[in-house]
Amino acid sequence: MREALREKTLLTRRQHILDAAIRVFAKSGYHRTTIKEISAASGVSDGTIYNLFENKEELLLSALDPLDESKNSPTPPPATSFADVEQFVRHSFRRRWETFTPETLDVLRVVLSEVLTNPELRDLYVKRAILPAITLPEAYFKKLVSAGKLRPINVSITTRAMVASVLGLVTLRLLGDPYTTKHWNNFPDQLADMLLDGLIKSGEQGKPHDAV
Amino acid sequence: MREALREKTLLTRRQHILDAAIRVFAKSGYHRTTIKEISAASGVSDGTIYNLFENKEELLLSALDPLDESKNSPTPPPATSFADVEQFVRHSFRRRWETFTPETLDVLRVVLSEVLTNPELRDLYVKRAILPAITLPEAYFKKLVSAGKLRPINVSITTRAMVASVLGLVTLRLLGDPYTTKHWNNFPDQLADMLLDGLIKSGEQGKPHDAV
Amino acid sequence: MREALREKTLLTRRQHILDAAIRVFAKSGYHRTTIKEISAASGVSDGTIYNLFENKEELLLSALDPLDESKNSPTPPPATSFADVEQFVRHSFRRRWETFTPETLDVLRVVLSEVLTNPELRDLYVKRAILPAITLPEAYFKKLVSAGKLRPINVSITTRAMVASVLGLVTLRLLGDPYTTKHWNNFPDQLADMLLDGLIKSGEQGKPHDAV
Amino acid sequence: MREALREKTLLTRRQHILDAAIRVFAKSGYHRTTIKEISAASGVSDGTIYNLFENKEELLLSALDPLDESKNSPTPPPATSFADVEQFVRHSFRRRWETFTPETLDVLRVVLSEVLTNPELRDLYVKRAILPAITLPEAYFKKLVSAGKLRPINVSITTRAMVASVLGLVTLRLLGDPYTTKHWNNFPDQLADMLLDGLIKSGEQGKPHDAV
DNA sequence: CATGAATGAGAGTTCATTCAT
DNA sequence: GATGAATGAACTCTCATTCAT
Repeated sequence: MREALREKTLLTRRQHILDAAIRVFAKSGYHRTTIKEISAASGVSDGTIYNLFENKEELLLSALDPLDESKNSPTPPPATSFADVEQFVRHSFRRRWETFTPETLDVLRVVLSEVLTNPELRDLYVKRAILPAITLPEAYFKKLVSAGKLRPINVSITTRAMVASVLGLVTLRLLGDPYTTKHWNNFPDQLADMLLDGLIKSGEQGKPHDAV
Repeated sequence: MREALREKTLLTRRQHILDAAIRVFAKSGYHRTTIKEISAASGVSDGTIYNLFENKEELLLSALDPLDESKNSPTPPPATSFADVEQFVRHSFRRRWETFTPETLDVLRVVLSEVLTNPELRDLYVKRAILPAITLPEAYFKKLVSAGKLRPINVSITTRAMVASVLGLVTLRLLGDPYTTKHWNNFPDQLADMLLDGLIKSGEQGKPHDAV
Repeated sequence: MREALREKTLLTRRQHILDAAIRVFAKSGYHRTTIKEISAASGVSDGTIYNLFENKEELLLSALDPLDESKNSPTPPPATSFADVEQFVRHSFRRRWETFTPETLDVLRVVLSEVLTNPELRDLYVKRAILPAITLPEAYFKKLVSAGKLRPINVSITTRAMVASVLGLVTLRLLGDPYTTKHWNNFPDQLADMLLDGLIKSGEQGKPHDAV
Repeated sequence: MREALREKTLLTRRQHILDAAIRVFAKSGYHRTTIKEISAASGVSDGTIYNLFENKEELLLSALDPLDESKNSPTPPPATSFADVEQFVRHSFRRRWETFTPETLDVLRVVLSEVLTNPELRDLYVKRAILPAITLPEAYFKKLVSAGKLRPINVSITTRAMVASVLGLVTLRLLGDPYTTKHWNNFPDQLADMLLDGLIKSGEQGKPHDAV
């Protein structure tokens, strides 16, 4: 009981410090952030941080947790539950967008920045966040193509293009593009429309879209 | 004459050092790279670097030059030169892909990494590389939509999605996704197909694609 | 209580380091002294010095404190307390000489050296040490002359000559003149005699002086 | 002939560089001045300076030359040429003041600053400038006292006080005391008066002095 | 267990000096 | 003989980490 309570406090403290660390990392970048700044932002002392984290890098690695797809969506809806492509695609984008809270965007800023030049973090991130995001739709599309319910598109490329467009839009937003930031919530549906219908859909005209 | 010669060797040496710096930055990241490593990689001494660059950060800022769209494509083909959307989109992706040499990818790795948490670099990068890449197709699409040659899509979102997919694919490649790396050269055409036709194009079936 | 204790040891450590710094500065000069030498002389590490002083220059500026006239002689005897000129002049020189401990001379060596080419230090030194040393006797002499108790000498010049002779004698001693060093303690009275009576005092002969 | 000409040009160049060096030293101090600044100020290249001077310190040592009493006043007027004390003292101060050109003051600023913490320069300066300035009047006063023409003052102390007051006044001026700078030319005579008559000269009143 | 002062390795940068041109 | 780019030792300062209190 006492043990459990302490454990809980410990976790709470850990998370509190980690939140502060991510905030400061997001503002100045991992390397430009000092332990002193993190301790100041979290209201504890330098030493306490080292009681809860092995070292500075562990703060960075721990920041990955909220991006971990396998943990966070433990039972993703089975691909078969979607009646058709449109429903799946639209649902995927919407679901993804729901994860983009300000806090996650902070994490993404830090992680994307470090992931490109830090092999250890890269492995973790690719394994936990990127590959799961590719594998699931890839398997679904393959099945649909096999069943003849979808044009014989290149499934791997298409899936990667989908994931890449999300990744790229997050990057555009983190780079401060005003339009992307302002109309952020319109993107999932518009992305779905574009991806499903293409630019030059023949036959029926698309539904009216927002004015630019 | 003598002056010109000196100027040339000076530029050459500068570029030589910068190339070495980018290589090392790409391997270990800007912050984990020391001036000593750069001087070793370029075969000059620490002091020489400081004769040619103000400080370490100027090496980073100078690395942006090859990404500068306004300088590097001084006379972009006028949008009006394209007979139709397909030609423009396909040409855009192909042209973009031609710029992705191993050296540019090194630069992009470093720049993307830093740009997320370094406001000074971010401003430069957005102004010189991102905004030009958005503005040109955006203007073209707007004109086409106005002329009724394109469905009334949301131009700003569509353009951003295009740019984002390129940005995201570069990121996927830099993260080491094997498929993306292996089939890198197939992406521009496939992206164009996907974007133009959509996933569920009605009517005629698309051309056969590579097997996955 | 605990807070006060910590504050005290903090000040003590600061002073300890400062003393060491002044010793080393006095031996090799400010610029030829490295932080490593100071840390070695004070028995702490480089980093500790930077915990207590902003940077190397703050060590120099802090060295000025013992020369600060306004702080160190909080209640200088009022000029009116002296019955006559002789008492005042003699008392002034004696009092000044009491401040010339070996430690103060170390400080003076460093400060005089730097003050000539370091505007920031110059301002501090002039404001805190030189001007107070001029203003006080200047005001006293003016009063005496006004009251007709002193010949109508040029007060400003006389005061400056007095201060200058002290400044110059300190310099002579710091330059290592053997006679000045050996007979240092005779100077205040002899200076007073000389200044009061002049070289060619008419009338009564002066008291016998030390042989040369 | 050719040889002599070259020699002359060489000396001229040397002096030109030295003048520039002293100017820059006086502005920023010896240690804060770089060879590059000197080469820029003198219009020659770094390398040329090293053709004419062994190293940076030799520039400093060479700066002493104009202060060298033995060289510069090769035949000082014999002490016996002065009929009385007053003439000698007054003449001494005036003669000294004539040497204080702006250039000499620049040199003095640099030399005084360095001399306090640089033993090599100190030896040179004391030997060439300070000791000669003490020895001459000391010998003269001794003779006068022996001959009974002067009160039995302490000659060594008095001489040092005289020299010290000059040294100190130069320092006051270099420290930027406005009064000292403004009335600089009044000091030699006033110093003489003060020294000769004392503050409380009995009998006849002194000549009227400048108002303060 | 929290604290925060002490640590010292290692970073970026400077600059006197050299020497090939 | 003049040049100024190259050099690299040495400097100041930072900051992740430790550990006595």
